[in-house]
Amino acid sequence: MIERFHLQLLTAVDECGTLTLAADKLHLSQSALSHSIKKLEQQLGTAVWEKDGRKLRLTQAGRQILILARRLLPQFEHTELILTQIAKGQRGSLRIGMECHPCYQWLLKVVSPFLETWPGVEVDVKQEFQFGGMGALFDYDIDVLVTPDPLFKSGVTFIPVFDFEQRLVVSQSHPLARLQQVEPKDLHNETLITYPVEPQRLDIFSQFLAPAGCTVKRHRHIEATEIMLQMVSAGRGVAALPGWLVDTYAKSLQLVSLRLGAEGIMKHIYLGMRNNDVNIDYIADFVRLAKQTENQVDKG
Amino acid sequence: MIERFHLQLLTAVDECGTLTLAADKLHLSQSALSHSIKKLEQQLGTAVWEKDGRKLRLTQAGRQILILARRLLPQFEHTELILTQIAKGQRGSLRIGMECHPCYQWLLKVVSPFLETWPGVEVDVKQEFQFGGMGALFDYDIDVLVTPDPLFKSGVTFIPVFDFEQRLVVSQSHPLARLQQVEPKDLHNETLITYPVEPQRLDIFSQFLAPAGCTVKRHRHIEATEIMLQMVSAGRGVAALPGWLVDTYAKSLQLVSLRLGAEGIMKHIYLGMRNNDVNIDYIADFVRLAKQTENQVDKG
DNA sequence: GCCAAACCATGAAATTGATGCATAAATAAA
DNA sequence: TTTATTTATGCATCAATTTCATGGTTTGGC
Repeated sequence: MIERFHLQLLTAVDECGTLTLAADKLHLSQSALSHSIKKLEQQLGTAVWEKDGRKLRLTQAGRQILILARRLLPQFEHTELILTQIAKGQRGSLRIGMECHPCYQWLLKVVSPFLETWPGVEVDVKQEFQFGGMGALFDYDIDVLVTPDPLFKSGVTFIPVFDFEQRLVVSQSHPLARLQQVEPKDLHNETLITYPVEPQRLDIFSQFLAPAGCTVKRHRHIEATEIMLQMVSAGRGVAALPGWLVDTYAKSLQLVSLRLGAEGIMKHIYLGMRNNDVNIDYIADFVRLAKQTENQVDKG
Repeated sequence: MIERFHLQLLTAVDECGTLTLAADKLHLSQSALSHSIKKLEQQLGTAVWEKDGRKLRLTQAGRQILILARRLLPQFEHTELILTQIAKGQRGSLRIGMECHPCYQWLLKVVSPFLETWPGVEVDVKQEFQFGGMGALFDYDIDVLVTPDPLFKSGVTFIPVFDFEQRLVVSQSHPLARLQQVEPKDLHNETLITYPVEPQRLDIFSQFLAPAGCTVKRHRHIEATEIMLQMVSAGRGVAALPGWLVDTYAKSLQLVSLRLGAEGIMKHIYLGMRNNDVNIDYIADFVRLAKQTENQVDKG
């Protein structure tokens, strides 16, 4: 069996020229090397060096091993380098699951500085989960879950990173635009545009319309946030979105946002992760960055 | 330090699913594996598996090692395969040095069957030597020397493989063509065509003309055997070449060959090799094949 | 041609390290 | 709960590697 040590032995002897020098290089005695060589040659059933006096010349077999060494040793070393980076928490993978459609814009603000500080970490974002965000977390399909609905089960940790108000977005020219806040019945004759998810997962249904026993005239699904806002701007409907998100588009699209009910719908975004991962450097830093962006978004 | 064993360990566990089964596969106790893993993880400073109950899930680090294993293990095995072939004498390199210009035709007859029996052996032919054929043999530039001039020094073995008569070739229409044999003075007015080597290495000079104190009218050098014979055929000169070689061209080029002197010049081709290499299977077989072709050439 | 220096080989002793056994602990299934 | 399966660990043992001490060879300078 050719071992990694043998590859190192061959290269050391090739570089040093003599066994004695190679022994120094490998921090071994000359005797140890001599024994190793003898054993290796016995195992292989063929000589590795042709020993002409004190000169060493690689045999055909020896050359084969040296070729192998030249190819494999750097790969060993490269992997070991990666491993030390992993051990130091400088390298890994961060698969982010999103259970909050409009948060994508916010996420970009977090990921951007993260990528700069952690060049060794591979970042991926997933939005579809067969068994929900929690399932994906448990199944190791994702490492961090961005969600407004934390489930405080054992094994996972949820950390609030971002608070916002869910507001109704309407066009400036919309009849409701003059109000400070809307009530459920005000939407009676409106077209409501939402992301294509089940109504019970939409706060405007579960926390606003449903409790009041109200409905809307029509309910449309749109996937992309920008298109949704364009539609609202064109007076084709109203939508419920985070206040900060509306703010960034308010001027350009001539939009207005209104409080939903007297109290408003207050939301919190949480980052969920497996307990085991909480202390991984780059994951902790991701949480830190996520908390930081809250202020930036508020001002922006 | 990641060792080859660790690569095997990772793959075995990956294939078997559990440590216990992997231990069986590696012909080790479950305990030994458990110890090995613990030590490896300590050395690396990072876990290789995430042990969730009795389930094993590779960590980021573990995946890196497994990737390495998948790439390196086959290369180890491939080299070991080659090494066993070398050990069995089925593989190697056979660099043939030629110190006998006209023997090239003969060599082809030897090499051809050799290549079929020894697909693992790389054959190369060299004709130029800085320090002569013997030097090339000693310097490991060649493995076998084809020469009519053996030097029985210690360290090398010369084996005669092929006897032939060096004869004078003339055109059928040449005045000398009617003779059975020529004497040195007969060449007094001839143009002699030879390979471009020093005259003392040419038998027709050293063994025929020089002892008799004779010369030729003109001496021309030509590298290629076929062209040389074409020239002779065209009556542009005479040449000294092996009888069997002339025979193969005699009809097509209308050539005649004559004995040089009463006794003729008898030559022997030897194969020289380093003593160490004599017992290598494919080299011994090369010698065997070389001896065999003698008969074929005689008849042909 | 001799001598000193450098190098490699070898045997025996010592140390290191890996392995297996026995068993405990943990987990999954029944 | 019980039972079966799997992993972890302490300890004794055994094997293998290393070193030490030494002897034999080769090389190069004088």
